[in-house]
Amino acid sequence: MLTKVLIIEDDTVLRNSIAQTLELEDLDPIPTNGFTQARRSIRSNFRGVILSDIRMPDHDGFDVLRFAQTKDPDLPVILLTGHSDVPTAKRALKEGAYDYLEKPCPPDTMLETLHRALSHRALILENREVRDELEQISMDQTVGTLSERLETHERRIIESALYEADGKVAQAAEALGIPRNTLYDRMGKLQIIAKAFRKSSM
Amino acid sequence: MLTKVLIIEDDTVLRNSIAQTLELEDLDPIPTNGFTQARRSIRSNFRGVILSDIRMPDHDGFDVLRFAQTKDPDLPVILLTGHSDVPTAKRALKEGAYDYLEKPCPPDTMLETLHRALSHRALILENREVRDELEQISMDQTVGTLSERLETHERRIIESALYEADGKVAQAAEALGIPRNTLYDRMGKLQIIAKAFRKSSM
DNA sequence: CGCGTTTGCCCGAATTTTCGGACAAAAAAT
DNA sequence: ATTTTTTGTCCGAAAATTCGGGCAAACGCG
Repeated sequence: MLTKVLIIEDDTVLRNSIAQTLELEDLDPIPTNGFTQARRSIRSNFRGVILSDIRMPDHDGFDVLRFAQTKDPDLPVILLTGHSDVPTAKRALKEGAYDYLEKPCPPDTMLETLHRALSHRALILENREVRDELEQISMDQTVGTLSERLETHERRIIESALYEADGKVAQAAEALGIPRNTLYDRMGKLQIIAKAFRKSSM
Repeated sequence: MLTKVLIIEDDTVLRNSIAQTLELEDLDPIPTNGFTQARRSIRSNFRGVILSDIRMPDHDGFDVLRFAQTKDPDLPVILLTGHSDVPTAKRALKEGAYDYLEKPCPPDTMLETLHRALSHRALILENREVRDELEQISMDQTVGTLSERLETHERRIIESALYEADGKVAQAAEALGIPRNTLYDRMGKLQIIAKAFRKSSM
């Protein structure tokens, strides 16, 4: 489960109060006093969400939102807003903010919203990981000649069998349904060394 | 984008009002008057979310929540609650409800919450699809003998090349970096017929 | 209707792969 | 310390694969 919450809030008292609330819930607050300080933490694949005040002296919440979107369009940004700024916050939602919280807001409400955002973020990151993995696999299915592709696949199979067999060639050969000698032949051609797959040597 | 919203609300006026609000936002409401009527729509991989009143004469929102979780633990359930029932709703969150809305609630707020829930649901379903695909692929990497596995992989490669080449063997052979005759040899062994990959024949 | 291109298939030789047998060295068990 | 098992390598023959050449039939096009 993700836990990071990048807090952007210029009011020191409120900022620390929020941070403390989050810590009590086993979350991992990263308190910053403004855009400049927060900027370096905002990056693609950030393992958490952003909780930012909407009205700040230097840069406002929209700046944070826009910057976050350039770094990662699926990074949830929750805006903290005074009652009078609610229409502004609703506008921010249309521009891609994840949610907003009206100040002052009860800790419960804030935590509920943060948990939703964090679990949303977790899903996004999970999705990216799985998709990357899928792309990796399909990659070497579209490059090189037939024999090259088959060779990399054969290498994968043999290496995985060797890994399962703790580097024991005879055992791996049996699992693959081929004589031991044949596996040695193939390993020679593919330059696979059995020793590299001994779990003990790790 | 997902659009279905299964509405469970015994008050006919409110139910229709909600449904109308959703339709104006291009959502796809499924209005029902209670658990019994809604029950058949609640199933695994439901392409939408549930919006249920928490206090109803027959079964209450908790019944809906629990039933939904047996069908699909990641199916977002949003509970509609009167002001006095907010503590109950918060308890429901701990039991896995996605969010709650306090009646009466402005259409904007409801739509914001629904959009969050729907996008959350979309991510979950996307995730499942990709994971299924990944599992499919890794399946035939762990069964059968080495030659069997290589054969299925070779079949995949050749078939995909033939598909790309519109069933033209010579063209596919060139793409695979092997002489045309060799590809015929392999196709014979794997019992692949080129004609089956002609886009024109579809 | 010709005419050039492409397909699908067969042949045969060169090359590669498979696989059993054998054996010394290393590792494990007794 | 000795026996047993396992590893890694080499050999050689049988089997399979590769691939160029050739050829009849089908297809596509002007």
